[in-house]
Amino acid sequence: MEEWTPAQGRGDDLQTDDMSKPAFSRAEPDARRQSLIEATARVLARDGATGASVRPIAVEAGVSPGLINHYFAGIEALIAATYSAVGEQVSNALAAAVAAAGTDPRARLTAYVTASFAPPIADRALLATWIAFWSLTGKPQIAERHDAIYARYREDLEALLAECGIAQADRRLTAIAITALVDGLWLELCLSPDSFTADEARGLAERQLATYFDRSASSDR
Amino acid sequence: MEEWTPAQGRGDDLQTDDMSKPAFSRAEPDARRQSLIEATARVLARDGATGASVRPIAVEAGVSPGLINHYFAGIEALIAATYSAVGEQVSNALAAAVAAAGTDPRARLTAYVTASFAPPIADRALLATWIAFWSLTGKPQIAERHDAIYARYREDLEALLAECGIAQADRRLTAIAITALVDGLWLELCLSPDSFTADEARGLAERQLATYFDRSASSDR
DNA sequence: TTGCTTGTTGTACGATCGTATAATAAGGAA
DNA sequence: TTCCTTATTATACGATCGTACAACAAGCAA
Repeated sequence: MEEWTPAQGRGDDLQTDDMSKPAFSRAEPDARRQSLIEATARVLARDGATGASVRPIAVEAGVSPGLINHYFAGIEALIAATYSAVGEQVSNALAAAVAAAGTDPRARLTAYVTASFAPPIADRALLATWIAFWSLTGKPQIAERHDAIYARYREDLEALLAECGIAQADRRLTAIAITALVDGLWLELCLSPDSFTADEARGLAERQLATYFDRSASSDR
Repeated sequence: MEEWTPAQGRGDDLQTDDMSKPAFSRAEPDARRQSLIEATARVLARDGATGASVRPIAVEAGVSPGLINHYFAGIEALIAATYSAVGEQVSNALAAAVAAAGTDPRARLTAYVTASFAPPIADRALLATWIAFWSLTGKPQIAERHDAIYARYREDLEALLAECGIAQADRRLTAIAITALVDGLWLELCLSPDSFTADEARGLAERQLATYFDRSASSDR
């Protein structure tokens, strides 16, 4: 079933210096998996969804193409794992921005939306990564991860809203609205950065937040 | 340069009935181009970005693969043309919803956002189409079309805001905010329809619109 | 009818895709 | 040291990608 050429030693034309150096090194399974995920994220950011195939990822990770199938069930499983990893990374970046804002609830909420329009979150490369994931949400396995990641975002946001004194009954929909506005601004800001600035996006989000707190006259609607 | 097999007649095993029926028919160039664009839109909606390749599109259009390169500079040009076509289609659907709402400016604005969360606009297949375009915005040719389409959306929306009496100085940013919120809700609604309903999305958008009109106490922000 | 133009087809081609697998060698166990 | 496990490599394979182009034929002009 297989044609196997004479084997030819490997590395006999490049790297002719000597044979004392190991040709490759084994890695801790978890570490190797992690480095493959990171390489995938870099390739997705650099080349987008269409460029994230087995061979370029293997080159980026400095391993042979076959190794990917040794650690993951297939390229799709690797991309799914990368989805979760990047999603968590974004969550952590937002959490760090909130933590850096101190203890005032309102300031923490502002920090959350502000961080969404600054690097490393508002970044063309990160958008490319996200689009690659979205283009796979037809597969249930990927759709599941999306739901989990977004549920986490909304949970975090609901917690911030709770700190600010938003009634529990309003938190869910308020979080959905804020997430939608921020995502919509973020998306368009990444897609065509010339149509408005990050500062304008921040201002718009902030103004919307304000309507949830200064509602002295909007109770009739 | 080319290996050309004996030619073999074509259609000698299938379609053996007789030879009186034309094997294909010529089409008006514009009509053919249009049908290729429509076939591309259908394939994008059905199979997403990864499935929109030359052969499936040709099958969907009922022509041979080679014909695509006869009418378009390449598959990418065809997809770009489809982007413009779908974008205009959405614009028209929104305009129709606005027109159907009558003459009251406020009702027309509501109709605009309401239509965004109903078929045929809020549709998983249309999202797949859009994602396919977004994944190509690295190419300047596609990015241009995106900018043109979104500028058109915002123009339309600004016109509706003008009817409602929003000051000219506020229209641009208000249109950006509404577009972002609607797009964000639309996106998440298509990606995971279980996290909230179309009715809830409508309600959230409507509530945001209200803040632009009932602003008796928010002038200090 | 005959001839011509050109829309259309069918296929070749090289590149690249994801996956499978035999051979190789790293590195700890004995 | 020697052996053994298995991580890793290097390829083969079939499918599919976008494009190129020679042959065919539809439909109009004459």
